[in-house]
Amino acid sequence: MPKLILIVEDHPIVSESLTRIISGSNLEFRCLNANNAAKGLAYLNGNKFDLILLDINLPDMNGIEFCKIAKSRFPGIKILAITSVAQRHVVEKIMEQGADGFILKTSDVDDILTGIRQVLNGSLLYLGKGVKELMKGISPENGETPMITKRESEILKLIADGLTNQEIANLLFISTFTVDSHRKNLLLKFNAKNTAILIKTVVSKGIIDVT
Amino acid sequence: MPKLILIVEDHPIVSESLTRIISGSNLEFRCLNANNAAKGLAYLNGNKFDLILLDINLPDMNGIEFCKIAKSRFPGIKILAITSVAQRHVVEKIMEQGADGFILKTSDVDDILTGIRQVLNGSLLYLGKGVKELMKGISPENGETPMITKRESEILKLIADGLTNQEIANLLFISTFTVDSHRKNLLLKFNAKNTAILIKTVVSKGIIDVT
DNA sequence: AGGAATATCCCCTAAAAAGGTGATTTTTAA
DNA sequence: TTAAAAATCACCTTTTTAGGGGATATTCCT
Repeated sequence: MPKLILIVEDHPIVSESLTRIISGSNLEFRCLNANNAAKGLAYLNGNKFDLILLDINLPDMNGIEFCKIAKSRFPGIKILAITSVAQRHVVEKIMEQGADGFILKTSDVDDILTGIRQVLNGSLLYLGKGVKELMKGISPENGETPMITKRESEILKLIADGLTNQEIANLLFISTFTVDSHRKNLLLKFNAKNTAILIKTVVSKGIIDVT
Repeated sequence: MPKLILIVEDHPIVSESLTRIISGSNLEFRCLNANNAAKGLAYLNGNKFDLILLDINLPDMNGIEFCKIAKSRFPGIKILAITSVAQRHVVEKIMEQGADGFILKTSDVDDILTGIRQVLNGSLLYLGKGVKELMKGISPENGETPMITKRESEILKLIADGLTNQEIANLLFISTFTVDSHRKNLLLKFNAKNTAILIKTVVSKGIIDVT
């Protein structure tokens, strides 16, 4: 009996290719494609899948969110995340949400099939070529992300949007002193000496959305 | 006699898929793959290709550069650019370099084959689904990336690294006034009212590295 | 050779951010 | 129910950035 795989991927070329690679070789797997998160969730309710091949960059939802939802609704399902560029924090984030593996779109056919089989066989965590290297201790102090509070996060986003302390204060009905305090705390927590590098850091870590 | 197509694309999944789509259907086309620009140029010297399917994001060279070189060496060759995200300025740039068409990786199989045939048949300019809409003035201020000079780019990176005008001036042996001028031009070009949103913008557009 | 683009430099003012030091209230969680 | 964490507010100084106005070299391309 073939394993059922749901491919959640918005790029037809990629999903097309994955389907061929996976179901083309033999009768081991069968695929269904969803080109966005909404369809993906709908398909999950209708069929019993063994594994989800999940693209991180979806048009309507973050792949990390999708992973969280899928795992909560179907705890038994395996999720193999796939993305074009490997960023340490993305890998960490999706693993926190219970993904079982992570491979790159730059992976070759063997790596993909190996990944799928490993994950289905219960391998605790499969990291495709390139990902292992990424995760293997590249400057631990570099990758660490400080804890920031909800309010700090809120203000951080507004700073990144180009608002001044005064404008933020008006928007949130608080004093500029308060905004300034939060701003200073952010600089301190991220060890940033000014706004420029603070924003570069948080954008590159994916802490704020850049939509 | 089948038309010879060179696929210059670093992601195996994509090139693999394109090869299947193009050469799989019938004997109309034959494909060769190059996973970087250097190999691509080498292949061009060895064989007589009818068309290049060119990815914009290559590891060793900008697709726009590649297009320029290929067209100058082989004026008769057709070039169909392909990329995952459509950015207005990228489309404009590559068209300036003589590309014959532009499609998205999100295109479906039909769109890709149509594009290839149209371009080979001498269609002046083929724009795949999604690209037409993009070029048809949908939010021109949103997606467009301004032209910045080498010096501006250099200074932009230093700003993003947290250096002040004074520090940059010292580093580059120029006056702070000069740095300030460049900085102001950057703000102007990116339509950014301050450094925070400037950095967010350039990081999210991939204009500066976040390694 | 000559014009355009780029890079360079200068000055002024006002606004904003950064650095320091401290305090009080409110919320959260043990 | 309290102690800790978070959010709030306050003031002062200095540095940096932003906005406005220029000007002169230098490099690039035709």
